[in-house]
Amino acid sequence: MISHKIVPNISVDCVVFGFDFQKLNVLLVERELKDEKNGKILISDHTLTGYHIFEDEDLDTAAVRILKGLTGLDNIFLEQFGAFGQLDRVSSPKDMLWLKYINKGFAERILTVGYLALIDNTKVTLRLKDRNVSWFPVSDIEHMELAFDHKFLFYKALEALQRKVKVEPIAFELLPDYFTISQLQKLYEALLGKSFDKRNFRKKVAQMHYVIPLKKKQQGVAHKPAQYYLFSREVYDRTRKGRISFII
Amino acid sequence: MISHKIVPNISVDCVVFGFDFQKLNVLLVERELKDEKNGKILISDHTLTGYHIFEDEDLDTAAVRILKGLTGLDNIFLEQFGAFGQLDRVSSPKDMLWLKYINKGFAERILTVGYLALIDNTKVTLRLKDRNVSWFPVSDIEHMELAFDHKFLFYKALEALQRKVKVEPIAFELLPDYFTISQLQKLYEALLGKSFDKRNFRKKVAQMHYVIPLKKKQQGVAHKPAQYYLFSREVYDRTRKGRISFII
DNA sequence: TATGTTCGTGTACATATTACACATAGTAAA
DNA sequence: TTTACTATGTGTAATATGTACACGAACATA
Repeated sequence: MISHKIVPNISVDCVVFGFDFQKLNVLLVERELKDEKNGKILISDHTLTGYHIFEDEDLDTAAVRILKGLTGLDNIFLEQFGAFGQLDRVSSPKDMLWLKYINKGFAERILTVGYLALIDNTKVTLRLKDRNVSWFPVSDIEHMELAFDHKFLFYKALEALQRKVKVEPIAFELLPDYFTISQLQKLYEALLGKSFDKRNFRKKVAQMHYVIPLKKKQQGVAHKPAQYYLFSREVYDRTRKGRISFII
Repeated sequence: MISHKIVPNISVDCVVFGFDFQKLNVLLVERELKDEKNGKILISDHTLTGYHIFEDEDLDTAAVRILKGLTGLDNIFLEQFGAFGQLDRVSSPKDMLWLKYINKGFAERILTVGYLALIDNTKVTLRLKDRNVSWFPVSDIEHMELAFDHKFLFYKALEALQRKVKVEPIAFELLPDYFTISQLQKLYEALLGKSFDKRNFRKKVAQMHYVIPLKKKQQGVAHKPAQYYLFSREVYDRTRKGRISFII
């Protein structure tokens, strides 16, 4: 195991989204600090998953490393959604206390590059030594306390996701290898926060030749079993038209 | 004049676009280095406009500062298009020579935050002490030599611009306060590299209630004078529908 | 007065979006 | 074995949007 030197003033934070067939979730890490003497809880909230980059790694590599440590997976969909370097990123007493506590020679001012990650819930088992990681419904974040400017970062990531999802077929990254049209519809509804007409949605999907029906059907469900489909990036790349609609 | 300490490993580069009513241009700075003894030219190429951030300024502020120095303007449209921190960003002998020459205590590895800037050509007079700055047609960049990974950054900025322009009314930032529909059409054609039917384009613009006809007409032109229009962000914000088209 | 140039307009056709209701295939319970 | 329950899967008509296409009008100049 090689040990790497960190870059003290540059970090990568990943906003990891997952879908449980009902709603959209985001991965957060528990942050807790107790007073050493009286055991009183000084900090108890959540943070995004991130860490400083190493001197000998690229930004993307750092994001991949962080996600690998978190999920065990290393072929996760990843995309930058912004760089954040405001002077007042660390301003609350809790955050300053925390930085003092974990003091590892980090700089006072840290530039964070935000990465959006989409993962297939069904493939992953969370793990992170010494820390609790878990999924939180996106709709709960509003009322939660997040460390630093992580709530701001989260909403930036969510906006980027909602924008991208309308224009590129990245939503499929949140589904298992095969899925039903209803699952796909629920996913889009969860992502965009609105509902669609079933028949029109299916008509739309039918035009996407890169969403391919399989022979397989659902089994053991107490209703007419649904057909499974598959997303083919290969077919998508071959047939994309590249049109969006603001102007002509 | 206060003197600021720079952050040695973080910089901001601006890709500044302008429109001369014919084609899209980008602002580049000449980079020249002569051998002190024999006067032989060692480096002669171009760079984007950028600089390190100061310890006491935000990223956006740094970008505004750089553009103010370049154009004299400080209300320029600006938007991040990415953070670039590859280990091999500086690899060519020329770039290493240049860094040695201008040596001002910059770090070996620099993370650059890229900003896209759109400016109204008609408002600006370029200036930069000791350096030549000028406009280059976007279509020429392909064949030019640019410092560091600036050609890569440029293309990333161009892609971001082409993406955004289809979805948000930012193209108007490249036009003067009032403009004709033909100028607007030429602009979109230059931005997207394709041509539109005049009548259909005008029909489209007619639906944009935030593009407002003025009383004013062109004067002194050797043809039927065109009507001037105005972009109103206020009306746009009040009436935006927020629909893009990948899925429903 | 004639010429050159860009401006500004309308219509017919094809495509895409929307709104909307019912029979089907399976499990589970009676 | 029959019945109840539940989510799946399908078509059509009305409206809105996108596309292709040609010519008279208004100005400056010679």
